[in-house]
Amino acid sequence: MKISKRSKIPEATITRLSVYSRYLKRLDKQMITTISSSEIAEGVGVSSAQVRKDLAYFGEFGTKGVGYNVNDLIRYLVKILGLNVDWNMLLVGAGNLGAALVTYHEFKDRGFYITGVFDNDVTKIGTKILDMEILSLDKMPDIIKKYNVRIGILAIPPQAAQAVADLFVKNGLEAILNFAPININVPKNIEVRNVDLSIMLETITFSLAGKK
Amino acid sequence: MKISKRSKIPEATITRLSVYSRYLKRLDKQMITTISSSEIAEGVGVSSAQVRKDLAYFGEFGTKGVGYNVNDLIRYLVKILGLNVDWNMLLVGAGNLGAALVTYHEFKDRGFYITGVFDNDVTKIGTKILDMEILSLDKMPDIIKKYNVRIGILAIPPQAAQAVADLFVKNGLEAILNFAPININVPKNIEVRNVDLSIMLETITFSLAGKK
DNA sequence: GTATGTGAACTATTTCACAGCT
DNA sequence: AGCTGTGAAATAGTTCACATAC
Repeated sequence: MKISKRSKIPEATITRLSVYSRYLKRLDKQMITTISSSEIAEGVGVSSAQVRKDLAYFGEFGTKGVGYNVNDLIRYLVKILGLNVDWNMLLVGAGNLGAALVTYHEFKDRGFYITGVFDNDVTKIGTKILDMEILSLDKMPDIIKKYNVRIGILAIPPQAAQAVADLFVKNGLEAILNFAPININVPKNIEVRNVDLSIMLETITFSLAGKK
Repeated sequence: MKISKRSKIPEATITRLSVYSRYLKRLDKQMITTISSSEIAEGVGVSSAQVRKDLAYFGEFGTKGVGYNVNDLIRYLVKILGLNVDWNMLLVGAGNLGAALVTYHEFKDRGFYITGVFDNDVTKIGTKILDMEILSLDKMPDIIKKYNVRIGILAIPPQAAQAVADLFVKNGLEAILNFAPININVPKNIEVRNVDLSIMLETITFSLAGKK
């Protein structure tokens, strides 16, 4: 089975593929070998047509009248998402959030590794989070080279975010996971994903304020 | 100026209103009093038509030929998002992520307060994160009543997530911010927002895998 | 002159429904 | 008989472009 060339895939489709893959891994552990689109749909909370459409962007992974082989489908999804290889990341910001990210088990389960932790606070440099020594920013090029890092994580206050983002770009990183609640400007070939917890809460309060 | 009744507002619009409001607060601190939709657009990285459309769902907040009054617009947005009142939340899961959330300053800045921290690990109960004592789950009804809590945060492993979500619902919470990487099933009148960091990374690796 | 507010046009995404394969 | 894969239809969301107000 070939994995087709990507034409124009909705971002939401990629998000769901990631959800499917994790759900399928759970099924795989329970020794379930075959599954239909409607069972996946049921398990992750989307429609079965959506599941089939999402998968069909990349190939014909199922068997008509039967469904999908769980193991095979996991392998296709892992390949599509680029998870057949490990990804080394570096983290700037050794505060509470940074510490939570370093110890976040789900990352390792999915093949994501934080291979460098940086901070510009001199009282932190040289101390450790788990076994990771906190480094000064000028060590960044060494770490990027040594571990072939392509992804940077920003877990710092908003005032400092743009400067560190610039540093990421200058050092050749290709993607940024940004936890700072500010819009960072980078060249358009750099992938940026913003994680903003206050925004998520505010979509909740908007809905709740509309109720009672 | 009246804030109009909500008809059918895209979720993405609410997300952007939240972004606008934070950007405007920054301008307000710099003593900027008037701003155009294109300046907002520039600052947050969307189109100016998008800004105007988003605002127009709720009322006519601007002046033709002039723009928007920063202060007034902040007040409208705060009201729309339900941030004119404080929101008390409770947190289940006193691990690293939980600790990061308790100490997350941005929450307080926006009027969100964690007024109870729970865990089912008996070695944690009675210890503290900052000044918050970690409580056993059976104290939940007391805290909800005492602080009029409507929002619960799940920062626990996926295996335990559904059971605690059920407990939230049983105790009358109306919204859940879920950090567990699993689909939780709740009645449809309960608002759920999922924060899944691995998924965000996987949309990045999908894009990067497509490159070199 | 300038910038909003908004229908209309356009683009994107989801759902429908069924032909085709097992 | 059952379930996929997919065009077509429906729905949702964004951008255009301009009349209107200051």
